[in-house]
Amino acid sequence: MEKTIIDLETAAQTLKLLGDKTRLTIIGLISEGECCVCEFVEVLQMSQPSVSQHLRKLRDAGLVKEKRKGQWIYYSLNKDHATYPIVQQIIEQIPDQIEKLHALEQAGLRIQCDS
Amino acid sequence: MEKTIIDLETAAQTLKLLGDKTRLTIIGLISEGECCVCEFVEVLQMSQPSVSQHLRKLRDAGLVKEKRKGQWIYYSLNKDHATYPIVQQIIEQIPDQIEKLHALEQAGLRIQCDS
DNA sequence: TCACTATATAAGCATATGCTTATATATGCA
DNA sequence: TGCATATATAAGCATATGCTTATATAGTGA
Repeated sequence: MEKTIIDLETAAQTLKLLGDKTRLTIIGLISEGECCVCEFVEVLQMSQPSVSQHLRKLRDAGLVKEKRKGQWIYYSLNKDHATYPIVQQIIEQIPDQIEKLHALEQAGLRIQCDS
Repeated sequence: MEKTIIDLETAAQTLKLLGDKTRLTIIGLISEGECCVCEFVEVLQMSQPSVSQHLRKLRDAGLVKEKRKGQWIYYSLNKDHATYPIVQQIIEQIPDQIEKLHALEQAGLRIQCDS
């Protein structure tokens, strides 16, 4: 029950970022844990540069954070960010995206990056 | 405590619409009741066509509904729409926009359209 | 050091967006 | 009917957005 009030301009910018199917899916995918870029590429069925560009927007806005693990870079939600309450509420109202990762896993396609 | 799950594509489209400062303010303004177009024009300090175009997008998406009263057209939240739970959560997390209407009223500027 | 993998960035381009100005439509009233 | 007001729509234009292809950067392991 978050009652944080977020500056209208900041809120609009956040919603704009989430108002894109690709980015909203990304947020859904990391809602319960980090993912590396190659996983996004697989799940989203998009080119790697395109995915990277979306991730950059999310990172620049502070919505996600990255962590390098060797050759892979993992992205996760930035729960410390001012707009996290908004993000959290939205996640609760969209379908579970994590299933898509499971599906990938079962198809044996997940984790070229053996996390 | 809305637990409605909204289709990802629909959610993204809704968030995109709300991801604009003007439209988010409009939604905030009508969060507790209807407003007519001339009020939006005053509060937002924007041209009438520009306001109309934003209202049209919100209406086309079903987020708001309109009601004509004589020469004026009043807009209000469409609480029956599937995405209303999302809208509602967002309204709770942005600053009160209604004050802006009060300010206008006190400045004697409100209601050329004597509602 | 060299090749290979993972990721980021840059440049180019087509489409989307949001404003402006001009005009159309609808209502109210003399 | 005719004019004023409120609102919508259309056309034009500048900027933003999201993709593509090409290339740069960084880590890994031989």
